[in-house]
Amino acid sequence: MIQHRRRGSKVTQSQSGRCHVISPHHHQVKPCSYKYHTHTQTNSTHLSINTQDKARQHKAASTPHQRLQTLRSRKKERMGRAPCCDKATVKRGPWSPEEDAMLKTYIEERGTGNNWIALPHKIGLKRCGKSCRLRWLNYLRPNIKHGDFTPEEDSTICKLYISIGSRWSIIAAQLPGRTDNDVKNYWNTKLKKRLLGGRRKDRRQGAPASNELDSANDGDRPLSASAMERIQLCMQLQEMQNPLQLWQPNRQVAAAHSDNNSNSNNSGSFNVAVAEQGQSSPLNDQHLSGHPQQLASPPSSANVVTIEAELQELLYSATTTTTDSVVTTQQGDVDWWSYDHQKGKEAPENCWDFTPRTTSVFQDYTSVVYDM
DNA sequence: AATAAGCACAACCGCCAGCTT
DNA sequence: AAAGCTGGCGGTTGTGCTTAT
Repeated sequence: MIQHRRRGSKVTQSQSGRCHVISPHHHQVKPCSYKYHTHTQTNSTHLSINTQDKARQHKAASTPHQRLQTLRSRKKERMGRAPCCDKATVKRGPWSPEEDAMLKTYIEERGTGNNWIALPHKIGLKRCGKSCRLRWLNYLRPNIKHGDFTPEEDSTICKLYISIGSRWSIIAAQLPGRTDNDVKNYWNTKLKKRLLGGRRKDRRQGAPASNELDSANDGDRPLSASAMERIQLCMQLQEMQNPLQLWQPNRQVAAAHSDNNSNSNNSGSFNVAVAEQGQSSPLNDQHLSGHPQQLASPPSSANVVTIEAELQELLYSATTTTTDSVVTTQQGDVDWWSYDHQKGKEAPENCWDFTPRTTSVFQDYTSVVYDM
């Protein structure tokens, strides 16, 4: 079965049910993470999922929140979903300078009219409204910063990611001029590799490697890649604090959650709980209240200091304790990762020692609860 | 020099929440 | 209450460019 997907890509489904994308660029077949129905749905009509699967899906949704989401999902399937635009007539791909100028000029003169969908028609652009919005927000909007991230921005991104996860819009809101897309790309292409890759060598000495972590989690409750990354980061911090207690429960947090997690199963899986209750956080509480079932108690200030120090050590040691994975700065990057205490200097404002305005956010740090 | 592999980033996608009809 | 629409979000892909072999 072959269905055409965007920009000439072809999607196939193997006998195992796994999808593959035949890239027109690389001319390679590679595994595809798309859910199969997204490949085959046409005109917003989802492939029917059989009733037993739905019942299983609903039963598997253990929490009331998950069950609610399942029900909403099914409702959507019944309703269908109208496309936001006619994809046959809408132009896609990179924006031309002329299109940019048209969009920018119109919005600067008349605003968006609070209706992105109607905007391209008003302007005369053959673009999807969503595409116009994205182009404006990520590129054309005034005061957008492009190019290298400053060390302080790096610091803020890392801390917030460990604290609240992949909520890029919230993280970007703390970085004036940066867009969530920029921050997301920067994390995925640079920061993540620096943090997660910097200490990989240490794991060879008894600690589970990242792929072992993945395989150890092949149970019934898959974790998102984001959650896994955060677990890895926390594990690395734990490992540094006490290498012999790797994979041991965070007793303090686990105790705090013993009541809340009483309904969890004993199948060897573990839960990730995110503390998001900072009192003085500049973040919008509305944004942080999305997963009430995952809330955890805020850590003590002593723990915050410890974690922050360990994070700093993690980053610095990544450049000093490894030999074959030394972090090298690329052309145009600021060489702050290799800032060295041996130089006998105080940490600059843009270093981890510096406490930015997001300190209170960092207090909502991630805690990992192992329910094994 | 040719090719493969990796990187960076703009753009696209589906999902979801909130609002309106 | 149901149906439909829109904006916002995070995950993922496509593709040009660079680097490695």
